[in-house]
Amino acid sequence: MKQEAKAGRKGAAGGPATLWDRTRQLASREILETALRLFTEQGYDETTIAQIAREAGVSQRTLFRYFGTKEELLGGDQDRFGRVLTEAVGGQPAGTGVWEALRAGVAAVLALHESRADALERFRLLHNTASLRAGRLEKQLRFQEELLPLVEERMGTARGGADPSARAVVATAFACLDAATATWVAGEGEDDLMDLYDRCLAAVRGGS
Amino acid sequence: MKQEAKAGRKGAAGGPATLWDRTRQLASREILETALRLFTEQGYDETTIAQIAREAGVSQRTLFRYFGTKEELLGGDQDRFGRVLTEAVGGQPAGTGVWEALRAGVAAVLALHESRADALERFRLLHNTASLRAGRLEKQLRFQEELLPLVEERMGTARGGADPSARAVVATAFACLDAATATWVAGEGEDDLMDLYDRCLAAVRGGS
DNA sequence: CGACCACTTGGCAGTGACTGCCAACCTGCG
DNA sequence: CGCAGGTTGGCAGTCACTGCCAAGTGGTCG
Repeated sequence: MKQEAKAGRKGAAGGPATLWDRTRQLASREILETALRLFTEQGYDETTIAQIAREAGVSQRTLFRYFGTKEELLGGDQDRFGRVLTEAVGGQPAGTGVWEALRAGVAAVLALHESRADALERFRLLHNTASLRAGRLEKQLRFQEELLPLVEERMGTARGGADPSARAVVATAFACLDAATATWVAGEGEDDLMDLYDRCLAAVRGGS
Repeated sequence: MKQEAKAGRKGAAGGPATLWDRTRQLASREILETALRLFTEQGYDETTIAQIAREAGVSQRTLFRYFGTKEELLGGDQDRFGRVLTEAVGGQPAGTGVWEALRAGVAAVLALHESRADALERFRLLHNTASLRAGRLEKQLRFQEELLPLVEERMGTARGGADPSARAVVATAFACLDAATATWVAGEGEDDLMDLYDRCLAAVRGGS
């Protein structure tokens, strides 16, 4: 394999060099859209990989080469989220407080969603399907792990020592994001997600 | 089925009435111990149900009748945790603040563990095995959902309306518990878990 | 242009968790 | 003893996922 990752998406910049890449991207998009359609139509658990592959016009084997797991068909590009998150948090000026920095990270990630409707669709699936919730939380844990050193540095605590402060702060940020999205989904996406996040943090850190 | 749950454990009170119940309990314990042993010996993912069943002297089919999933072999009695948690939180006097009430719940659950060594063993597995972390988090989510009405009542916020405060508070409590256990496991269980939990909360709600 | 190579694809068999079904079995009770 | 009612084990089947191997197809070099 010459190129690192197998299903390399080149980003928006420049034209895809080779025909292969273009074909790959096309197939990838086709699979992704088919999957999301079937998921919303009949539910995640009720949709089999075989069905997605059939309707997308590829073999199961190929589908698994593009997306390693069934979850990835919904999660989109989880690596990208992680990258954006850590970059946003790490990119805050040194004087910024931890909470502000984390807030910036949350905002950056939320800004990634294509449209409000699309995000609502995905979040609804994510929150209503038990098997998916677990996977999502696992990703969050990985993100927390990535963020931990950044936050520790910003807080001036020991580097992975016995001080749980940094970990607690990061985990709380994610917990609030979770609570916010849950409320957001329950309210059919009427409120502003960032607003809800702020209210969550206020409820935790502000009053009694 | 006469008795509600299939693998009913009668609690500590009274002698097991029938021979069947006694046999069931014995088999259950045997399976549980075999599983935990194999998990710690060779890892969770590397241990197959077939192996556990073989070494415990039951068929796979029977094993699945006692414990619906592989995870349940490690989680012990997750329903019990939930019950204890909600009871402890709900049982706090009316004047108690939310955070105190939640703290009491956490304390009650932590008190359930047989021994420090046993808990450390389980937590270590839980934290080091990706497939298990996800499942554990899912359980936490269920607990959060159970706790939510109690906390809403205590906070005097609307009952599942658009106010994310209660959700945020509950989620934060679990986030802190998570951070605390992570630190606890990393430190080989030297610190006191409840201490760590308090420090987590302090870090979140106290300083900047 | 044609051959060669890199890469991709599809099918097939296999693993591992988990479920439904059915026949054999055992316990508790009359 | 004999009859339920509950239990067990085996078997086949589903579903996500993986390795392996035989094609096919695009890109490139002589």
